[in-house]
Amino acid sequence: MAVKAPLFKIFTYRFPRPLERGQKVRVPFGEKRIFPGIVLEKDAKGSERKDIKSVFQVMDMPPLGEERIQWLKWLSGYYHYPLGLVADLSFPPLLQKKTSSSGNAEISGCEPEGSIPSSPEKLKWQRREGFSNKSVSSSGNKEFKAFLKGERQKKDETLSVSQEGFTDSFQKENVCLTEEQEQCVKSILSKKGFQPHLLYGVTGSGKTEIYKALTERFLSRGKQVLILLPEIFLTPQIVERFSKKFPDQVAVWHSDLTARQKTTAWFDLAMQRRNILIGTRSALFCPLPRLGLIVVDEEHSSSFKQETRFQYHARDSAIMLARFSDIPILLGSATPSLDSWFQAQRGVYQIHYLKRRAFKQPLPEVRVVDLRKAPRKDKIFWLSEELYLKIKETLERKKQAALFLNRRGQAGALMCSHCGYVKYCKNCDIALSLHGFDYLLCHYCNSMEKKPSACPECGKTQWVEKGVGTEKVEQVIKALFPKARVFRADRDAIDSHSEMSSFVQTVEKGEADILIGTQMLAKGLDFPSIYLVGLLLADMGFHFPDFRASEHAFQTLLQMAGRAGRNHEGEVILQTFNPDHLSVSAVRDHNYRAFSEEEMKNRKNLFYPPFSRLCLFQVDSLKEKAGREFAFELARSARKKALSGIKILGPSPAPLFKIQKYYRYQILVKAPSHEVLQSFLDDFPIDQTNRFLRVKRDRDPVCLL
DNA sequence: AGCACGCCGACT
DNA sequence: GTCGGCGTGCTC
Repeated sequence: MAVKAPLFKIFTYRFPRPLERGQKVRVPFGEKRIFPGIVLEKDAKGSERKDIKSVFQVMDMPPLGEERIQWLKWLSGYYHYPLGLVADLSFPPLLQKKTSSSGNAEISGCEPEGSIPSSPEKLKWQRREGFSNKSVSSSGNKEFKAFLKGERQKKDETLSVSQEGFTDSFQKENVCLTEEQEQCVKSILSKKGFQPHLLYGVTGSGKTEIYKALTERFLSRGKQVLILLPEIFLTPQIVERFSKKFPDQVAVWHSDLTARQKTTAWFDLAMQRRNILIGTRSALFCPLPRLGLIVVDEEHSSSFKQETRFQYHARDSAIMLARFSDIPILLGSATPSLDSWFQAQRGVYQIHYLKRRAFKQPLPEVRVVDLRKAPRKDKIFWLSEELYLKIKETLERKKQAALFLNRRGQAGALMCSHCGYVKYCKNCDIALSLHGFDYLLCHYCNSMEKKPSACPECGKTQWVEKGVGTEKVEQVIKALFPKARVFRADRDAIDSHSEMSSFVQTVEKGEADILIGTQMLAKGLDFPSIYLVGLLLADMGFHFPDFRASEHAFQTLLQMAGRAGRNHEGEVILQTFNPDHLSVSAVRDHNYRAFSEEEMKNRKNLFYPPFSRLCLFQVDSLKEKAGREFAFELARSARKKALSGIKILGPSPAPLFKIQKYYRYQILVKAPSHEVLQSFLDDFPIDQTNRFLRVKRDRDPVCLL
């Protein structure tokens, strides 16, 4: 039994009859507590002990399939996170049920309507043991049994029936709006069993159409489909398009759902009332008993990596789930991660190209404006005369423009014009950003303070704003184009589903002329009507001290540029101080290949992924000296244990040295292969926490800051 | 994670 | 003498 506790240990419990593997249970743990758990072995091998306790309750929900159990074990080992905590993510949250008699809340593992009950044997046992289970209704027993039965029958049926239906309907109707798309769908379907596919399609080439066509095929075979998106609230349009095409088949999953919504979705999928799950990374854990296909859209997105606690990568975990389930997985992107691209080049992933846009419209022309010498409008450093005129022209032609800038707020920092003093966050080693008229906000810990009227160093009251954010851009653009309808989309303006959907509606109804936003505006959103895209300061992000800085910059810029002219012609203006940067030229030429070839060389030379595997040891301490000393000691013992081929870098202070009061040191472990890294890590446990110090390991780190 | 147990300083 | 802060260790 894996118990939901931060322990790398398996526990043994007693039960009158054998339990199903993958069954959710509740067990007594410690003196006076009941913990959730999951059954891993039917027969207790460690049962020689005398102090074995009995299972407290078997929850009324279908057990996880064998492939899920194997997958959970793999996750626990790979990411070094307790199996009990990983496994618990696979079950719906326990609902607090009100019981009329006592008024006490009762915990229920049932469907909201209670349609999956206990088996009769269990009821008997519970009575004998003196436990009660009030949440049992008898009506659904049939359904659960029928479900188990039907599961077996259906398997044989669907294989023959839908195989036929599949070829049949394939000939009759056109799968998609183009030939390229059809080819792609065909070739994905032709391969049986586990196979990762990389769908590399330029923006606007209709990747979603392929997902839809494939989904239709798999549904007709009686299979379920899982679609992972980086952030669901940025992509209401995909959910909408699927719900329209597959009415009552789509369930949505993301972390903002209430417990009840999650439970409803969980059972809908478990009972196969719904067969499409669209969700963020956590949706990966929602069990789909007849999973036939996984789609990971925008596979390059770093949002798939969870950065707290259980630091799994949903894309990589999805590939492993597909392997354990022996099913295909499709990774889609207009700018594939170099990791996936590498696997495709080696032939490990099958690659599929969508080179043309769906409506044959050309890719937008990208004009690079060299900010080192370009004339400015009204001396505004981030607005070239050229971009200003283009915006003007776009408005005159009654078209939409979108301006991108990867910084929110008014300005990146506030500096005293007399002595150069800059206000820093008290918790973080970061300059505070100016928001609104007179607020200073830390973008790393969210602490806020009033803008001081006088400089605390020299007492003068003249401040200069350093750098520019979306708030400032909005003000200036509104002043320059007073008649235009201007809307801003960043985390300050939009932080809920309702705000997002009203924004989407405004744009779609054509009630907006100029959109200003951070990359939030570029991610996933599909506004066919945008004509002009302006990338205000493309350089942001080029010089991050992270080996993936160029890759991220390139992906973000190309994604933003791709917003232009999706259903018609479009134009992009890219303003930069580094016109010769690889990311800029590759975006200008829409040349992913040129970018990847050049960047791969860098990676190879520096022994970075995809040519090596990484694990980051992170030491966070409230006391700088204690943290540094611990980190040095850790690196020393790591070097002693290091296997051949393993390189250990550091310790060094993290690029963001102090965040939320913690001083941060890091040690980077590079290994030639996953296997070498794994055997080193298995033998080198480091995770620990006390009052001043947190030490953790991050497998396949995405952010090295 | 929690919760016990046990060791030491501070206090009614 | 007793309360309580927190470091350590355990949970079938």
